[in-house]
Order: sequence, then structure tokens, then C-alpha cells
Amino acid sequence: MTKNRYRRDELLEIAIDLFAEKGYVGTSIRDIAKAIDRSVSNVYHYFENKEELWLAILEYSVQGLPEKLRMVAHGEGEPLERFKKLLKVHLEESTKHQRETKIFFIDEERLSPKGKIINKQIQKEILDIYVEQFRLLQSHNLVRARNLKILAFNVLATINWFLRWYDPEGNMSKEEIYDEIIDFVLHGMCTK
Amino acid sequence: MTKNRYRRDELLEIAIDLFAEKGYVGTSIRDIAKAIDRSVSNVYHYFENKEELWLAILEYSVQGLPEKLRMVAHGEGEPLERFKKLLKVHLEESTKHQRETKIFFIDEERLSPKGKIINKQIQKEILDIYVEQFRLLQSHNLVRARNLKILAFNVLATINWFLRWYDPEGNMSKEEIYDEIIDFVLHGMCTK
DNA sequence: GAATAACTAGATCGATTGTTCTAGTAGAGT
DNA sequence: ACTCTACTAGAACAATCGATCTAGTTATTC
Repeated sequence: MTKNRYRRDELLEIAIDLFAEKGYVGTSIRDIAKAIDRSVSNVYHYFENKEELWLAILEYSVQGLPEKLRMVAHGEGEPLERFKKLLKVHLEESTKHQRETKIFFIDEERLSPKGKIINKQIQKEILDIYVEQFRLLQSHNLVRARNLKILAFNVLATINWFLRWYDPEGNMSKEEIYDEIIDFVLHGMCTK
Repeated sequence: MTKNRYRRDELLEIAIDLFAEKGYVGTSIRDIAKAIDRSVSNVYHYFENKEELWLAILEYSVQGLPEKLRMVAHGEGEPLERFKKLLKVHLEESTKHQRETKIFFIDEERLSPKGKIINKQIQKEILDIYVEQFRLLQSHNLVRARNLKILAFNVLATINWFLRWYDPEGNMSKEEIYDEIIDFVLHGMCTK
């Protein structure tokens, strides 16, 4: 008999909620069990320990992001249009997993060495995808920045910061925000 | 006899280090005391409790930022030049208090209601300074964005994110990064 | 129907948490 | 000499932490 995937994922869902709200250290196993009205044993039945639970969340959500972005980055089309598409997909995927991505960034320093390494690696992968894109765009004379790494940090800044202030219950539409962010990344705030 | 300001501030310094490294929840009073080789009582002598210690750090560092920014924002000069100066000062001040500002953003959700309110208020103040600047620049036809609030979030994104990746020990100079960020904010990544 | 694996509740573990209490020392002002 | 305040160390507190252990209940397979 294999483990009950459904009950495991239910647990994962509630854990994401609590981690996103109160952080990794701020959320206890008991909190998680209580929130879904099960016993502590139930949590430990599906996950070896707290850290494994955390890593399962990563796998469940953020892990696949680099691959998805690479697909777009290496896809067909004109370089600049493809880059715009990359931004859009990145924004959409991040929004889809807003809570998890939030966790991902908020508590990165609070993990065990193993967790830290995985975390850093995913971030590095994403950064590299962008730097590579910039190099390509640069060869077409489409990039103004001198330091491509700083540029990548700046672009990631707008995307990742968006996850902090965006409120799904708010009155701004996602499409409106996406367009505004993409326009900002491409041309900044100034006219001309 | 008044409280020994020097020993208090020493305590504050070490607390900033630990909070920045391991977070608010991840740092215990004992950790702080041990790091500076004093007793727990010593910490409680200078600060009522853990939260007051946190708030003291805020006061010690981040609290004055809005006022400094307002000074520049309401200063003399051409609107766009003044705005550039605003960005520069903001970047400089944030770098000066990098550890504290990091704490400020990382653990904002982990505070008591009182702490949360103070935290949110400072962030709101800063946001408003930028939105006001954009309104002024807009009246001179210098801003391309439609939604000024989103624009403000994007600008703050680049500044605050910078604090996450910037390594004072690294080989990039601060001035180089500042210029690159300011250029990005004003004109984005594209040529033309 | 026996055997095996999946799952569960609840007590319990030692360690650590924020905080308080007790009992003091040091030094300045009177 | 006495008093008051500033300061200190270290034991002690109840609560909570991640984790484990015991003892059980289901459900499936042969």
C-alpha cells in the first residue's frame, strides 16, 4: 500500500499557509497539526522531519520554475519578444505560487546547510537564465547596462518584490500590474 | 545615575548582528547575551523585553530614514535632478544600515501588533514620498507609468532588493552599483 | 483468518524559549 | 556610616520546541 498522496498534500497545503504567514521558525509542527486537526504523529508519518517538510514544499512548487523559464528562454522568436515572454511567464508562475515563493525568500537564511544549498542553487539558476538572455540581447545591441549581473538583480528585484506587496484580494488586476512591471523593466520610469 | 548608554548601544550592535544573521525568532536573548559575554539579566536591564529591544533597533537606525528622504524630496533644484539625488541618498542610507534594514524587511510579519504597525507605517511613509515625487514629475511630463503606486513599488524593489544581494566584501564598488541601479530605474534595460 | 503495511492518537523526551526571582556588588551623594 | 540607584550573575519558572515511543486501529493481500 502506498502512502496516501491526498492527505499528504493536504498537509503540505496547510504547511505552506502557515510558513508563509508565520515563517519557518515561527511555525511549529504542532501548529501545523492543529490547523488541520490531526496529531503530530500524522505529520511525522508523511515527512521525516520539519526540514524535509520544507524541502517537500520547495519541490512541490518552486523547484520546477527554472526549467519552465529555460523553456521560454530557449524558445523560438525574436530576442526581445522572447524576453518579454520570459518576464510574463516568470510573473505568472510566481503569482501562481505566491505563498511558497514568499517562504522561499523570507526564510532562506534559517535553513540547515542542505536546505540553504538547494535554495541558493535555484536562485543561481534563475539568475543565470537572465544573464544569458542579456548577453544575447547585448549582442543585438539592445541592452544599455554595463554590468549584466546587476541588471539581472534589478529585474529579479521587481518580480520578487511584487510578491511582497501584491494582494490577490486587492483592486489592481494582475494583467495591469504585469504590464506595468514589464514596461518598467524595459524602459524605466522616464519618458523619452 | 543614568543608564550606561555605551553598554546599552554595545548590546544593540550585537543584537543587530544576530537578528540580521538568524532572524528575530531565530535569535534568543541568551544568544545575544552570550555573544557579548554578559548575563541575561544585563539584557533585561537595558530593555524591557525582546520586542522592546527590536523596537530600539528600529529607532536606532531605520526610524530616521523617512525624514532624511523628505528633506531631499522637498529640497531645491530641478525635479529630475532632485529625484536622482533622492535615489542616491536612499541607496546610501540603506547601505549604511544594511543589517538593520535587512532585519526590517525579513521579519516584518513576525512582530507583535505594535511592532507591525510601526513597521508598516515607516514603509508607507517612504512609499508616499516616492508617489508624491512621481506626481510632481508627471506634471512636468517626465513619467511614463500609468500607475504611480506600482511604479513606486518597482523603484523601492530595486533599492530594497539590493540590500539582499550586496556583499560589502565583494568586488563590486558601491558607486558602480548605485549608478547602475539609478540608470535602471530611470531608463530600464533597453537601449533607445 | 493470519499477516503485513498504512496510518493514527497521545504521552513523553530532553532541550530551549522568554521572562522572573533572588541575592548580591559597586559607586556616588548625603 | 547610610542610602539609593545602577548594575550584575545565576538559578529558577512555565511554556513550547522538534522529535520519539508506545500502543493501538484500520485496510489490503494472500
